[in-house]
Amino acid sequence: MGRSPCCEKAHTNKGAWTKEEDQRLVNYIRSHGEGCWRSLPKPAGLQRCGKSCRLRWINYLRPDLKRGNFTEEEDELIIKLHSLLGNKWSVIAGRLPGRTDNEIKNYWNTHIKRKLISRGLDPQTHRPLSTTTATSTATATSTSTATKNICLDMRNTSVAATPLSLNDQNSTNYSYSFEEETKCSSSTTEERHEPLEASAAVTEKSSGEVMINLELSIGLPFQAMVAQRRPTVALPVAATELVEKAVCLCWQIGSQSGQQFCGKCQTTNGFYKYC
DNA sequence: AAGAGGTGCAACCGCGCGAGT
DNA sequence: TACTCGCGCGGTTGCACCTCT
Repeated sequence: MGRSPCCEKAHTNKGAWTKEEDQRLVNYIRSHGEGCWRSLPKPAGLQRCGKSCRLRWINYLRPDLKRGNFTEEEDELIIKLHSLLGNKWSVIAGRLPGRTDNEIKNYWNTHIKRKLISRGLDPQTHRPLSTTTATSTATATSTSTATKNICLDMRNTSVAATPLSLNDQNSTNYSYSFEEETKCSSSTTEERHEPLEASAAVTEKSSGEVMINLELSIGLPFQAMVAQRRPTVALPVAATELVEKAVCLCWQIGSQSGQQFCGKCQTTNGFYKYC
């Protein structure tokens, strides 16, 4: 099916934003709030595509943005989150207050990739470069080499205060430990203030078998759930469940043997289940 | 000093998704 | 069911700036 253009391109500016355009956008959002981006440019007096306005606001003009260099702690957090989530920049950004997905994505491509390579790690797989090819082959043929239960606690917005503990024991076996393994409980009143909760736990089998278990619990705040039409992480969960309660989703990637699911969950199929 | 090549980052593009009709 | 609409995401591009020779 076709898709109509998001704006009338013949009458829209492109390229770098001027200070005047920035000011108009900021003034408009200050007085009207973030609303329908498509219809924003005209009343704001901007000859810009709505998408362009949204991008400019989110990535550059938002008042809560943290400018400046990434700290070493942020570096490490990004690396660890990327090892767990992959290129889910928006999810990673949600874990770094004041940072945008675009900023993190750029930072990853320009700095962290090189950093990992210099450590002898593949930036995509986070495995040693020398074994990346062999590991990929093994994964493709469903033979496992490691077992993980991944637990990410997304409730805190402060990096320093995060309960998430991802301790790289070494760079080759990808073993992590977590201070609070089970975070799959349903949301509480307090948790409503938090945008995203995810919990994970990591364990490792001595058999050398590859299995990755992820346990994510998403507890969207009420207001965010109303404003946000879909969860930050796309999960096979009915929208009504998201609205009514926090959802704990456990799923497994890799070998189906030696499963380690959250004890509160009911298996729905071989890969994931809810609780 | 100047040109070439590398780097960093803002902005754009195309697509998927959910909601609405 | 088929289609449109709007939002948001990840990948890519373009250009200003920097470094090297």
